Amino acid sequence: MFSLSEENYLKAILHLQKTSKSGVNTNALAEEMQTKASSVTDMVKKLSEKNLVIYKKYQGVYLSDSGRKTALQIVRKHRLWEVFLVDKLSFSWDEVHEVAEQLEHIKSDKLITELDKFLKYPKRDPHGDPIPDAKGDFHVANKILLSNLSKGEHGTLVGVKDTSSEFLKYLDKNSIALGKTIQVLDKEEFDESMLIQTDGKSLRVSPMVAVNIYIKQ
Amino acid sequence: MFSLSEENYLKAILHLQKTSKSGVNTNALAEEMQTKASSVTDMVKKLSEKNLVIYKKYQGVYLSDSGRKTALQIVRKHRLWEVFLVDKLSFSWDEVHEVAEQLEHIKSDKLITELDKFLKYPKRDPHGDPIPDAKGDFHVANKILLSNLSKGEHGTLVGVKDTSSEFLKYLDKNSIALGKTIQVLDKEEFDESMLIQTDGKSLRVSPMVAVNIYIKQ
DNA sequence: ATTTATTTTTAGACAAAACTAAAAATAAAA
DNA sequence: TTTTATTTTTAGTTTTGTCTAAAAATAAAT
Repeated sequence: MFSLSEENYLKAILHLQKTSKSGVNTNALAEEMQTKASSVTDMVKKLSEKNLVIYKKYQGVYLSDSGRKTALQIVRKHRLWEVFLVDKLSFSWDEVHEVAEQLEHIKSDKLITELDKFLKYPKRDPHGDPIPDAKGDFHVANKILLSNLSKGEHGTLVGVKDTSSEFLKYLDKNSIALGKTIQVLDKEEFDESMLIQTDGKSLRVSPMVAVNIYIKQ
Repeated sequence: MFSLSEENYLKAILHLQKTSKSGVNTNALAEEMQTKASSVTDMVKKLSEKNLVIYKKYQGVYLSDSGRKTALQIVRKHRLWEVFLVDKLSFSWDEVHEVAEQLEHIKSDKLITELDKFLKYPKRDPHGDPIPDAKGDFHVANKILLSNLSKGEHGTLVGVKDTSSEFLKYLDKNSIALGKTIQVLDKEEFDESMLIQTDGKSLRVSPMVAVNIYIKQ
């Protein structure tokens, strides 16, 4: 169907599209794909010819309906494999990314249907991100950033923005985990740092931490 | 580490090496890889430079120790994934090959270690073929072909030579399965066909079937 | 032992996906 | 509104793995 490279570009465009109202620009895509702008232009042209993206020179690129559908299926596969790795093969949430990046490109409808069934149709991956269904639909939670909570407020940790191994290990070390309740005991005006309580312990976190944790109130 | 293509060549050489005492010749490898002899020569040179094979012009190719080790790890991965597909995702034994061909190239030591554990360290794949361990060692059964049994003899079905979907479906249809006991009720001198009994039923099979079933007495 | 046939290798080309360097278009600044 | 800076595209290469066609080596046959 589509090449490894094409699939990765579609996924990257989907990702960047979420954070920009206008089209995804070449340099941003080059940065995301760890490649050069000229390579991006070449690939975007190819995707455009296959009607996976809408592209006008110098105007950035948008996913077409069929491109979005394809990209969402790759995301679906990625997240299902992440659940598999954590739930069945005892990977921790900071170890799954690289492997899922490979597994997401395996081509077999039956495989993904059966995997979904085997995992009992999970709705979210180990980082709290929603798993699109076979049609590409998924549930968007009305989550907010921990940094937006005020003193005294509380909520449940439903996701993380930064999924880097370093950040996830920091959370593990401090017993901050998905599903846990977080209470804001205090907020320092000066540096925006917060004193939070979770899992029985209290802990001071910098804004760099607080802006990477999603809370549902 | 190695490219998809390199891995597939190593696997093909391992496969062909079993059935020929001398080196694997270019045309056989081209046939196995569904490519042209000239392409094979190119790739074999590359593998030779990486010390994965021993190659002298016009003399055929042999796996080196490191090439054999690499090839066996790919076979290990292929067969473990086959077990996963059949045992956990309810694939049937005639559906696993294509998907396992893709999964065998996923690169992650932890993945395969954990998968092996998850599957309870299986010794054989769904077709009865042995699964090499992490060192590349595996148990070779002293199996014989069904066609070599005489009238009155019996044994257990421990493997199949032909793993094509067509053959496996034929076996399924006639309740001939791995682990079942097979008894030779009669053998026709004229066409070498056999009357066998398995799973309570008796059935006449042609030599084409009998030479593709492995028996352990 | 030649001739003929087969197998294998070389030489040159191509497609995919990347690159560098330079040109063109757009955006920002004076 | 020019000039300057930035972004994007084009043009021409490179690498990997393939191909075709032709040459060279080996094997088979007369």
